[in-house]
Amino acid sequence: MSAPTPIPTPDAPLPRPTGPVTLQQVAERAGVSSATASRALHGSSGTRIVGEELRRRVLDAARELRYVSNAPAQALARSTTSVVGVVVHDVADPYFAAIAAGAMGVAREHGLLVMLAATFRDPELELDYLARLRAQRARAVVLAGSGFADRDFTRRLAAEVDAYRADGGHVVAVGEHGIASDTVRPANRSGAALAVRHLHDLGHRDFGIVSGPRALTTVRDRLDGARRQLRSLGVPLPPAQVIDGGFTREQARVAARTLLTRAPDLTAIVVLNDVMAAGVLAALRDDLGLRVPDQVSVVGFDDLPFAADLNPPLTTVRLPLADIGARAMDMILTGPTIEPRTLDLDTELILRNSTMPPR
Amino acid sequence: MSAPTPIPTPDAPLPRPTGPVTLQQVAERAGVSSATASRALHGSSGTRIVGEELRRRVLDAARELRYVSNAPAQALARSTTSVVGVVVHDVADPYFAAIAAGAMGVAREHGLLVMLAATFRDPELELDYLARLRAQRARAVVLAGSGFADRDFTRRLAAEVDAYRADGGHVVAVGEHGIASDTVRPANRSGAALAVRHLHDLGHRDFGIVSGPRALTTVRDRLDGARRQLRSLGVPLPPAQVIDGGFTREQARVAARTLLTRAPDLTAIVVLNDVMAAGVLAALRDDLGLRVPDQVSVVGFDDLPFAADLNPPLTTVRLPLADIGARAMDMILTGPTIEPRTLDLDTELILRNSTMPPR
DNA sequence: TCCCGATGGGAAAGCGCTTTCCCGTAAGCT
DNA sequence: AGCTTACGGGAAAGCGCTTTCCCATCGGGA
Repeated sequence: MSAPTPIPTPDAPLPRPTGPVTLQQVAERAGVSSATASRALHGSSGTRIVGEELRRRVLDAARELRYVSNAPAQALARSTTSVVGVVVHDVADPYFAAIAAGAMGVAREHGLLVMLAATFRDPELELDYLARLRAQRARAVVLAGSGFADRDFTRRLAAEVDAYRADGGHVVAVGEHGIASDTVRPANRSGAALAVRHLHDLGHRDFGIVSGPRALTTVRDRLDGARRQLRSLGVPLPPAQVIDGGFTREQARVAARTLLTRAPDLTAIVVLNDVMAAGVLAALRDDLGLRVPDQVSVVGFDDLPFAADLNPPLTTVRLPLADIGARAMDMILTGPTIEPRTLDLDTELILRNSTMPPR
Repeated sequence: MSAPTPIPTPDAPLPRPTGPVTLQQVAERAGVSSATASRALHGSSGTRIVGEELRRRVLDAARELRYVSNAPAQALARSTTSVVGVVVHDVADPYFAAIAAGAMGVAREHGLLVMLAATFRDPELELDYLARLRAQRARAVVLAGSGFADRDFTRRLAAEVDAYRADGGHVVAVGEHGIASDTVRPANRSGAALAVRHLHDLGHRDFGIVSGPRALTTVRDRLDGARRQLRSLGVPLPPAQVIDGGFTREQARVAARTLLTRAPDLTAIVVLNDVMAAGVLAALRDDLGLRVPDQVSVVGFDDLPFAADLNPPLTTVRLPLADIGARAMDMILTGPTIEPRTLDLDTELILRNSTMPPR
């Protein structure tokens, strides 16, 4: 007798099929219908329970074939997914990185996958991404970037959000976006007021503010908080002493230089975020030769991780960034409610070494 | 005459249908078949062109209904998606944030959506996410976290990667992962050597190293590079002068303290990444009262954005982080090749003020 | 003994797209 | 004219799941 043709292993050899393994193949290998296989693997449909024996066979077959279900197909059939979108301005910005990390942490705990979209500060892209996330049937999206204070943009955003919502989507916003939605709201106003009050308590009366693009609601809120506090304290703030630092280190650095040439006598600067504060500190120290806090006090905003490592360590208003992300994700998990919810997250002044009484 | 009731627009009122708008509905509104609607909206299928008139009608209908196609359905039909996965250890870590940002930049330019997964340094999760990304039919994934030097883990990773690849997926790794795949490889070894050589050129002969978890291939490579260079320079490195800084600021801070008590005479420290360097600087300055660089020189690794703002500004080995991410994404776009490709990205020593000749 | 209600499995109908055919019409040849 | 090509549109067959029905089986109560 010649050598027999290769004998199939008892339970059928592992096929090396073309393309991904399908549920059907798993079912065949387990000797059951695809309905049973589906129920055994994802037993979600009501009370239907698969018998112990079959269940085991299916699970084994799935493992042997390294089966993972086709998520798009599943999404189509179930008409729901387990992906959520998070849109930020820029992941490389530690502010957004921290929020995203917070959100991703709780997403993971609940088996959600996150699609992260970075708009690089282009409002148009925000709209775009929202539409694409809607197309993806993302279960929810958190709008983590700052809102834009632009009439037309807000209208279009609202329209897109409405469309998304009509499709069953849920959006939660971080900060004001001019849309009615669940929102977690960092205390930008009172935080800025805190910074001002601290400086005022120290005895400062001549303030400068390094702000950001006015179009951002975050900037508006912080600026407004600082202004109000100043006013209620009876301290004047000449327009020339508020300058736009562009929300980046470099722009803030040059802004600080012009600010100081415009108002060489100011003794206190509140900078509307820590990234810019780093630039301001650099300008003061390296460009202007001014000592902080001896000659000028500065306080930042956000309390990013590097704030403590700046020179000098930065006194700043802490925002619970990871919490912001985490709470936003929580709101997603508890699903949309009849009335939009608002969660206010408080700030805290972190005292370090960039402030002291004026001479 | 009383005010007329709102007149329905001529072409049928916009329905407020339950659930998302489907292609079918768009087709009906445009008075064409769904085939034509599909072609008009996503004309990808070969040469089939839709007539001008119909095309316009379809586009209009789609816009009016705010239609976006159901991505999962599309994925199922086309059996391909436009999502790519990026898995990192932790987005809040500026190192990963920068890589992710680089990747997302080019992803955006090409209309790719990115699913970002953070393993929080749990290898198990890496495997998990890889499987889920496979389930999502992500077109490709970039493994941006450091590899783990663990026999068993690597085997399992390879198996998962193979499965993913068999399904048509493409994986590109950043750094060594022990798998045969496209990889972009930061020059960790030569970068560390660079740091050592710089310090040696300055005249330092007594080195300390603040390392990280040995299980990470990134750590191994950097450590190895430093060690080799030291050896070839004939400089001894007692085991006690290599300490694990845990890859975090806080752990590195305490590590630096013990390092200095073990070896009070060392004059140069190379720290295997910048976030640890921040901790080391803090320890030296605030805990130990040692002046940098006067008494101890330190050089970091990565050149994270905050490195220039540390006290003192940190001399460090720059890794082109955004490029790493961008190039990895490029490799995804050019698709898998027969032979795995390797792209080496070079480092550069950035001189700042944390190093000087020993006294 | 007969009937009835659980129980668990399978057949098959979608989910919303894409794409292959198939077809009618309008050109472009000889 | 007669015939071949394009050309552009539509019908319908999937893509890989989930879920609704339907059905066979079995245990128990009257």
